[in-house]
Amino acid sequence: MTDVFHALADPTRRDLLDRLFLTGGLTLSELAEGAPMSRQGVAKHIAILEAANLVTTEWEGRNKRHFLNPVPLTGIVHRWVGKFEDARLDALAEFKTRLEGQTDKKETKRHG
Amino acid sequence: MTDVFHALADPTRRDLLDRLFLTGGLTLSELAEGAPMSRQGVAKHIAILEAANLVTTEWEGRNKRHFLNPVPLTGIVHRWVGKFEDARLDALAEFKTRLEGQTDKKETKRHG
DNA sequence: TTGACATGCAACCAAACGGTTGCATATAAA
DNA sequence: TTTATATGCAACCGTTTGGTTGCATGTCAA
Repeated sequence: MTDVFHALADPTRRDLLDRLFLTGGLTLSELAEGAPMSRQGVAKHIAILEAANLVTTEWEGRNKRHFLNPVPLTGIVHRWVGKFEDARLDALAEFKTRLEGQTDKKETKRHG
Repeated sequence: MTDVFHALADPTRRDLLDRLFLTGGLTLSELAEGAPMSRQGVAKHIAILEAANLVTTEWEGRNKRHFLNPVPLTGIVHRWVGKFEDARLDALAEFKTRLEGQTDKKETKRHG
């Protein structure tokens, strides 16, 4: 769970996932060509995506082909988003109630 | 987007969201009581959650009340999970195909 | 066998993270 | 007004992150 969120928290890694979403089976070198960093830099990002199980690899001779694995994302939905989604409408209602009550509250100076 | 994922990538912050999910309106001090770190430590985490718009705050005198805001999570679903979810069945089919073809491929030693 | 290519591993570095402590300020209560 | 409470701000510190470079190893092609 932490691994998945952490993997997704970097725009470079999200770009890599996007590219693998469009074109499955790219090699490390191919991924490194389009990236604004060295091949080793890309390799580190790929390792993180692999650790989060967001990328699956397959060896083909000396080429390592990469594929997007969207399964961990569904885990996020069911464990996190769905849970809060249920509370979303309630939260909106509660939020609206708070906003409406705001005019009755005292307005005071704040720290900074 | 980066902010949301980064905010969710820390178990302490996910715990804080869980607590605010169960009990809305907790103050910083109340959140700090149940946490295994100093109040200032919690304050830093809260600041990150606020920056990601996952937590909304409301001043009430000297008390700062905190509320969960699940809206950014739905953004994740629609921009990320939903997009890949569409491809999930296709990906599974493709993955199965690759696995089936695997027996025909040569097995070679790897680097490390 | 030799050379080119794809990848892995390790060391190094600046910057960011996650936490602490100390102190300042705003509000509430006595 | 004085005192206690709730929060904010800033400096500091060890570890992790995100990137680099250099070199070693495995595989394909002449």
